[in-house]
Amino acid sequence: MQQGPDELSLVFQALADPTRREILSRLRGGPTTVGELAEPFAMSRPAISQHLKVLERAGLIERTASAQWRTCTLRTEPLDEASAWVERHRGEWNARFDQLDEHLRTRKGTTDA
Amino acid sequence: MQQGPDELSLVFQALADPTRREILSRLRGGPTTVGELAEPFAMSRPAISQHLKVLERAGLIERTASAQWRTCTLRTEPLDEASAWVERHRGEWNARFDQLDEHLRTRKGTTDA
DNA sequence: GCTGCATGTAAGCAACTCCTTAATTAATGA
DNA sequence: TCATTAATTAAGGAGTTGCTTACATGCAGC
Repeated sequence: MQQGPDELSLVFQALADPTRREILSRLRGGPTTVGELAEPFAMSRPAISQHLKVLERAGLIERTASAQWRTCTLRTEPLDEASAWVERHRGEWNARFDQLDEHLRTRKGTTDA
Repeated sequence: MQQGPDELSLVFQALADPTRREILSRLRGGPTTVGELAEPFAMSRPAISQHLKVLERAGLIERTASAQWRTCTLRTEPLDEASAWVERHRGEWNARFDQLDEHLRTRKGTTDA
């Protein structure tokens, strides 16, 4: 009984690849089929399929089937948590909100890691 | 002639591990020795050393030696780029600034991925 | 039904990740 | 000098990633 990585790790890991980031960037233009998405990449279709699976596992895209096309849609919710983590760790805010942050964290019993 | 992963990928990859995120969180309290850093983890010292190497490679920490101690210091600059990428891809801003963004991107000739 | 198109799954492979234990380096202090 | 302390390096193993090619699935139109 082994549990997989936590949600935040899945998101960061999904973002840790230029191809996947480019896919997400392209999806900002609106829902897109896998074929359109794969077209600009010098990479086989199955490779793109696998990248999409990683993005889907992280909750960053949604795939809906209609006829023989799979339409991919960007889902930005998981980025909120990622953004919150990054913002909490950068710049001048840290020193100022460190104590409050710590307080809230221990109150909620989360690990913050 | 193979080039390593780009800077942004290194940062996201470094963040894609709970142990490393926890290390960064702990470093917000100020510079810390490897020993102090390793103490709360159920993991061998070499494992921590290797995590620190990943963080260093991503530019997220700096290690300075004094006597037999290595002091680790948080460096937040790489998070700025990560933050910029995430913010550009989330929320309502996307639709509004998509065109401008695309315009700037193509003008500068960057890939944005 | 069969054919073609869009996509996914399977299997395989090199490279990498994340951990381990054992050995090594380097500084401290009696 | 020698033992102790702090940390890294080395070697190795189980599992994962990121690609490949080959095969399978599933829908559309004839």
